[in-house]
Amino acid sequence: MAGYSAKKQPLLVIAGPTASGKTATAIEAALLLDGEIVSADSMQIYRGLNIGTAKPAMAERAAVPHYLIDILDPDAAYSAADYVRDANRAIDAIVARGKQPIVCGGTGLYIDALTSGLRFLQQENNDALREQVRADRERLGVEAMLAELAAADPDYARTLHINNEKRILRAVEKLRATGLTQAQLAQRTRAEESRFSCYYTVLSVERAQLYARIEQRVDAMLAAGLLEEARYVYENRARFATARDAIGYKEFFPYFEGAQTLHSCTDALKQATRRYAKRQLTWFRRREDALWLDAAQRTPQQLAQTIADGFCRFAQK
RNA sequence: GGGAGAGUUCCCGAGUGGCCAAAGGGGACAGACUGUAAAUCUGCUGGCAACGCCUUCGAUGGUUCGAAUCCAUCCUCUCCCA
Repeated sequence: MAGYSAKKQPLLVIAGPTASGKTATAIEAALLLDGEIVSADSMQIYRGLNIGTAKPAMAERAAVPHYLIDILDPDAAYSAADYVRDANRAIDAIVARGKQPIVCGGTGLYIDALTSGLRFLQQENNDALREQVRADRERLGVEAMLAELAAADPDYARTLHINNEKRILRAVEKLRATGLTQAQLAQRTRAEESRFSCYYTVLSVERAQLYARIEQRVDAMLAAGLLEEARYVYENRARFATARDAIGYKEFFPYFEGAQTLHSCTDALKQATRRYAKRQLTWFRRREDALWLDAAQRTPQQLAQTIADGFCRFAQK
């Protein structure tokens, strides 16, 4: 098998919390590696949400092709399964042109679903069933839903807290749709070995400094017109099911409603962003193959050089 | 200058003699995470050689078997009258 085995596609992953400098670093790395960038960001997929989602500027996107940015209108739904499908296609296209794919983003679930080769079962999703589960929950209560799950899949039920209604309902939905336990489902989803050989980097910045960067960035976003964008989301909040949850918009809703001052909403936004960054770090920390790089002391160019060197050595093995 | 009130653990804020290291909320920190994930949820938050001990409720000194809670003085703040 050695020497002949279908070699896995080397994939450079640049992850990290918000405001760690992923965008600039990925672009520099792409220039060094003759690469193109596949975004892994659950909110940048939406058109019209530019400032709040810190999308790469048009000039940056002109310098290096970016995929999976601006692919949907904000009223469209999207999911990890969609992402796995779209990102695989994007990578195929990049590879077909002889370029190096680089995955860059902060949505841990998307990155991990893609890189670990998850293949979600079609039958797991069923809108009619989802409605039914929701109706049952209204009628019977969450406890009953958890009990239903516990009867068929006690192991998984034990891991779900009664307050985590969203997860419980999804679990029941999956159970009814497939008749499989979570463990069985996980096994099937993971059945295929990943086609990628990942060089998984995480940009990290010391906490206090990261928080300072976040505050600065929020101020810059406001100066760039974030409020207008937020108003647009606010006015369309009924339709923008996912987009309205993005950090950077919902925090201003109380201001638009006259319930809070702009200043206090801005503070709330900074805080929400800090917490988000923290959650992202928690996510990446459990990734054992991740290579953590200190992004605070180096310019994007320097960082990209380090990453590119490491990646080249990695890919040659 | 006179009068009224307030100072509680990172913050706000309960607590008015023992069940108080002190409710509750916030923040911070830690964690979970397989089709909404920038979402959703959980834990934890004085110290320690820790089933017990030590330090804490503006400061100091008292009363009491025992105080965050009562008394005295002092300091700081708020409000009202001047």
